[in-house]
Amino acid sequence: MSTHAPPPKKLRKPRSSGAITLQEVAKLAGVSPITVSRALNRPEMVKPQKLEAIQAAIRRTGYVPNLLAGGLASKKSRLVAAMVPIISNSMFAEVIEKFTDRLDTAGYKVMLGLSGFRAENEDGLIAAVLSRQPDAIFLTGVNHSRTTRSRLLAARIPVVETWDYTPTPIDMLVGFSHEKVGRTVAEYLHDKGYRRFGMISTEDERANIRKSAFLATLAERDITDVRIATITSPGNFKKGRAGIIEILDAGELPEVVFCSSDVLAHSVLTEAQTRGMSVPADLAVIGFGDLEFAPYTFPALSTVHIDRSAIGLRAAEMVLARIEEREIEKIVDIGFSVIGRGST
Amino acid sequence: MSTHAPPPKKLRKPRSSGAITLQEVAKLAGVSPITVSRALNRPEMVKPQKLEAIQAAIRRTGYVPNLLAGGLASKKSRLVAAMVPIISNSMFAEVIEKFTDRLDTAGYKVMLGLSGFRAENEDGLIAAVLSRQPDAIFLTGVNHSRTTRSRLLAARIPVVETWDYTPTPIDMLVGFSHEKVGRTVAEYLHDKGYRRFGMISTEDERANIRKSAFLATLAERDITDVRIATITSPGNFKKGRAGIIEILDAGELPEVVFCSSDVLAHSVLTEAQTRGMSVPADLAVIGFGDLEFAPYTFPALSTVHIDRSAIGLRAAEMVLARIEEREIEKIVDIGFSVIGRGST
DNA sequence: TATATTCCTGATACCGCTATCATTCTTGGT
DNA sequence: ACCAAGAATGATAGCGGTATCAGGAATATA
Repeated sequence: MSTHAPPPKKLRKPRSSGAITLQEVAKLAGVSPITVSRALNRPEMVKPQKLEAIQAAIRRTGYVPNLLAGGLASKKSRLVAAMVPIISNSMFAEVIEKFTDRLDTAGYKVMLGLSGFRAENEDGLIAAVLSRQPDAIFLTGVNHSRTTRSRLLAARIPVVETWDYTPTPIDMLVGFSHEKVGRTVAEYLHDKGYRRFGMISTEDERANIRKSAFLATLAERDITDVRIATITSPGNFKKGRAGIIEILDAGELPEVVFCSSDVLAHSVLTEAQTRGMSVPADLAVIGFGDLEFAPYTFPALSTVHIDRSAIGLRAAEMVLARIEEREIEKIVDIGFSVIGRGST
Repeated sequence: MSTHAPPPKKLRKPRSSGAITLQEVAKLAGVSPITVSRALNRPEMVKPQKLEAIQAAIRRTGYVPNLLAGGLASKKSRLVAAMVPIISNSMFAEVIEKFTDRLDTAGYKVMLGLSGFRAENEDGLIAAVLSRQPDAIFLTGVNHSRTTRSRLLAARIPVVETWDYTPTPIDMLVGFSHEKVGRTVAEYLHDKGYRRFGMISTEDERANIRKSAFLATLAERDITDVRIATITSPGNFKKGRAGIIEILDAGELPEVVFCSSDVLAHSVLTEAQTRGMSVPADLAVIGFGDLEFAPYTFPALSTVHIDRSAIGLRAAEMVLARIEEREIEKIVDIGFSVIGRGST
């Protein structure tokens, strides 16, 4: 360092971050920037020899591409948004997990939007999410506000609605009919000979559909006095215990209780055990979801099996197919099945 | 339309997407683009009157800002990456949920990285994630490869490690000591008079630390023949049943079993019930995590309480503080507490 | 009323990468 | 050996915002 440094020339504007850029890699490899870009995105277009030089330069510099810049230029963010009510609940968590896993292998990252169980939250979230220019979006449920729908349409990206069914999705759908679930469970239990019913039901949209269908089906068979404990979403063990206690303490015990989720059903099992009631003799229970633990409770829990992994995986495949412009089935009813185990 | 349209002039390159841009909003509002930008990001800098005109233009057009472009220019992606092993498990899901919630209110979106329980996966994931230029990153655990650490350092962004403890985090940390947990549980049980111990332990890094500390502490008190059932991560109800069955069927029953998680402990409760064993008289159990259901099992589950919400929230606060360049505590030991309920 | 300050607004030039089109090499056919 | 066609590479000009600096309007100070 010389003692008399020249007065610092007040230069205009250096705005760059310190990070290595594709330009620098290009210079180092002795090619043009665009060739480096191609080496990264479509290596088959670049001669093996140059490719190698480029890769060496990348290794030497530890270059990490800037996908914000790339995304801006190419209009592909390689981000996919997923909107779910909550994830602290195996139901949705497993779906998202599979969805994320699959997209990861294709180079996409998932951006999480948690909307809670209140529809009002969705609009704002959607806007926030769309501003990140996702390449596709995953939604839970099929009821969305007019604003949400129009924003989604305007974004012109693949949209998968899940976890419910409608013949007229915004774009694509993979789910099942909650109405059919309610009906099928009612039929299953009635056919087994049960006549006095109880329900522990959360009050979110889809649980309500199951409940209505369940009640309607029973009503068709002349059963109208179902004991219902309604709890707030999300359901949990504590609320389940409270719900079954409410029902049992009201007198006139039901023979069987249909719960909005396996967690609630599990809590019924526990309450029965606490009271020394035998399941299913004194009180039968059926859940919904077929969570991992269902086959291993005592007695094993009867429930409605939903293939959550399949929903996540299928949704990811649909999204990828659309991004890659392959033809696909746009509406997939993944179905469900009633699994009778020891608790009924 | 005239019948003889002029032959379409083959113009150079229109590359824009159809979307409304800030430019158009500016024109409509009769201001310059930069003023619109300010109206969105620092509205207090813009005169109320212009602000209103701009907001009206935004409403009229349904303009949605492009955060890829904004992020590129400002070097702020408003994305935060969160790396967790899995989310189909309340332990991590609740942390992420709180983390996401808090960041959401500050305008940040969370990008999810699922690494599974194998450390090898992390490196690639980190690179993929960093290429999206996150403004901060959330990590689970404190053991990271040299590559990961150096990439993280090079990215010069806030990093919060969580769910474990070290005096020398990469940057910031909010967690607790698994070693202390193992020790404390051993002391708690031994002090209660238990002398014959069993363990059902998953084999991930942190569970192993708890296990070692648990065994070491017992060894100090001359107890060395602990029956251990080891299961793969993630633990679940099924594996828990298998684990306790393995222990019980091996003869020489332990008086108490320490499980890697509440789910495993819950499954022990169920197996005991199946066998007509009374808890805690015939077999005591203690879990880890204090999941939502723990107080409501039969008997209520003794466990180690971890304030998962606090970890998520605190991590978010730390990240925000750093982004906003506020001073903060960089290392937070959130602690834990042993909760004795009916099962011990 | 003249001048200093602060507040607002705008012009300009990028951020780092890629679409597009032009150019230069290759390769093959005759 | 010569030309056409295709393959590989490069030059150029954005993508849609915002940092930076400059200038004009509004307000305060003398």
